[in-house]
Amino acid sequence: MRKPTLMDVAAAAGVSYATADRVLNSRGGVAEKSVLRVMTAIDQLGYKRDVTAANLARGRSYDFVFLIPSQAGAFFNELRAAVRREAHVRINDRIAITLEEVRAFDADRLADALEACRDRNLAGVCLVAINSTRVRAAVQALRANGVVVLTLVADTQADSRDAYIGLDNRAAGRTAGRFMSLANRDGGVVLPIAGSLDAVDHAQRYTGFLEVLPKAVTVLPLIETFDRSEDVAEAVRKTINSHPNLSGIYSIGAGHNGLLAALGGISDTAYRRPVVILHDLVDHVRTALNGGLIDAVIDQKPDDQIAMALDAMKSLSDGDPLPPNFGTIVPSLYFQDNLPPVHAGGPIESQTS
Amino acid sequence: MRKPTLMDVAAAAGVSYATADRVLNSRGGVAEKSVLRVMTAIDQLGYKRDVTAANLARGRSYDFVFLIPSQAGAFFNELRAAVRREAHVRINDRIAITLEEVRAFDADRLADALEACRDRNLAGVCLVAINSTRVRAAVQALRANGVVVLTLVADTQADSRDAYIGLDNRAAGRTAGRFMSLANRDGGVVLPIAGSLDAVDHAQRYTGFLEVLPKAVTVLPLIETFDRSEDVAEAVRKTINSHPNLSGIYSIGAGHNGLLAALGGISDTAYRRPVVILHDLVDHVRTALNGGLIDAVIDQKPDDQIAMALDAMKSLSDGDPLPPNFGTIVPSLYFQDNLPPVHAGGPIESQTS
DNA sequence: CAATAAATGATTGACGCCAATCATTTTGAC
DNA sequence: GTCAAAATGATTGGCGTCAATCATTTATTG
Repeated sequence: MRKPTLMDVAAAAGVSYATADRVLNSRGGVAEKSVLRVMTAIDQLGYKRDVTAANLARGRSYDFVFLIPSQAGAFFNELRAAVRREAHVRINDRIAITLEEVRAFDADRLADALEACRDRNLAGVCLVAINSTRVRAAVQALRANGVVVLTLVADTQADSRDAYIGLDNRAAGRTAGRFMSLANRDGGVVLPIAGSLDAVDHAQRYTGFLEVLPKAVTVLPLIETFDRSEDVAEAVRKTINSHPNLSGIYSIGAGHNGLLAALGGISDTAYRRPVVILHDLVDHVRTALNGGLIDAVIDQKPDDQIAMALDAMKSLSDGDPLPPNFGTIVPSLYFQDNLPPVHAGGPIESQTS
Repeated sequence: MRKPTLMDVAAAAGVSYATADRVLNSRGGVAEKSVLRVMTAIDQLGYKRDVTAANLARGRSYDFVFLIPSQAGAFFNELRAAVRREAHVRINDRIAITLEEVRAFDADRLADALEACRDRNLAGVCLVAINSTRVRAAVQALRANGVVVLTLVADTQADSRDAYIGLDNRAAGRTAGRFMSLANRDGGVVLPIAGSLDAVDHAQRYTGFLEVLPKAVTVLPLIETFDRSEDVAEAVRKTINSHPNLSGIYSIGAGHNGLLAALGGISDTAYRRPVVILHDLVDHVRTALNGGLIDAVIDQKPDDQIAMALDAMKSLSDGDPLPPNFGTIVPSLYFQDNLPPVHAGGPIESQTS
């Protein structure tokens, strides 16, 4: 049996195609009882609107914009790359994606960019949020205009956007903590390094980390780096010297250059370096992992996040609800042996099938 | 500027729509120079066929069959559940999926099922392969009929199917080995348990495992279980008794009931159980992980495999090539803290699609 | 019951493409 | 230059839906 069409529904309901259409698209002007009969026929036949045909008829195309910070570290480079990849794939689905870079940590620039989206007749906007009055207002304005707004990686207030997609940071911290526990079953001394505990995500990771560690493991005072890699390198070196029994390092934030430099600079071959776990599988982290400089990486799967964001924006602008607890990214744990393949370079060219 | 249509291409090439169509769909009977002009126009305008419109016009629907073993353990239950989930999702994309269960380890039944696919006008078949002459012949017959045939989880000869999708077992073994090394940094005694080394996948995992372990870790002789859970339980108990310093267990195969029973049966609270890592995140494994009975799980992501299989079957039956080294599933590593959400207990209806 | 409003039916031209038919023009061979 | 073969043009009726128009039937109201 072929998929039922709206014609079949109309026939089954004993009404005309026009009426069935009026019900399906809630155009109004239909008697109560007719609505009911059509509804019944719809789920009796298991009718599902053929979305592709519908989009064809409407000439509808989804216009989405991604606002991603520029010069904000390797992770955001990955994120942008993921957007570009998806942009190339989804043109087949009538989805047009624009990637715009916004200067990092600049709430006003972000608000500007959002406001500039107003009159572009977009279906959805996806941004890495910064909390500021102007940003929130701009988001509200867009949504009032019927634009779906998603936050990615960093959230705003829960009620001011349609959905948030991002890493479960506490779970990430716990995963790191679990790993550290297993690598220090007989106890040990562990050094946590974070960008700044003022950053919510870092704080949450830190919390999760501590939750899981057993008492047998001593946690040294947290080093806050504020993204100054030289200082980090220095601090790590000092800790290694003062704690020759240091058995673990958890780098909570981004910006691992300082840490990696310090680790790479160890010349004493007799020294057994601490177990190291850090975040985000970017290029130089991959290299460090393969080179045995570090042991494990927790990744937040930027590709998945972009894919989820697109699915969500499409669903929401079609008026479909999101599944419950959508948007939570579960951290992935990688060793050098289960690294996902690097993405084939470059946008796959025209395939004139 | 709107997406160019075939009309635009025809106009740009200075030919009629009919000719452009003949070129696009290679219907033949077009002069060399016209072909060239159309081709030029196509990539000059960046024309891309609107696949959804094309499918609509063709009334094309993809009919796929999955042949999955029944009563072959919890993992295959997961795999079947994943098929059912995808079946519900993909009806929107004109993809009709039929799931058929085949008695496990029975090559002739599998061959029967494959042969029964001959006259069903299918677009693709996906099977968990068993190596036998009849099976290979049946696969060949299908492919000769233009049916795409994929192997899943277990492969046949590489040249007898269109693609294979399955776990990189060596990488999985290495991941387990890496984990074991990190959890036994000061050396230790580790017990590997496998179903049977005659199974290629188990052998590969074992190889990978041994590759990575340092000399400081002693590996006890492998226990082969042949899926007899009572024997496994007994063997594990015995090993624990004879090796009070046992610090790790790697269960290479499926069927963990024996192992879990033995672990659960330990009453000596002073005893520090070995670190345990095993395969496949099925329900009772999840429970064991959450209960702290085991430490880590390597998963082969059945959902991803099914999704990949569908994408591949669709691409191949559209005549598109697969990306290079497609089909390799990288093992995922889970602790209790980064478990993926369980699937909403969806509608497991009958599907007489 | 007439007058009006409300509901329904019937039909149509897109949307972009497929697949087919038939007519017309161009080409090549002799 | 003739004639067949090859190439091209022109057109059509779908596919399933949208969005609109116009005609017709049924309810409502006073």
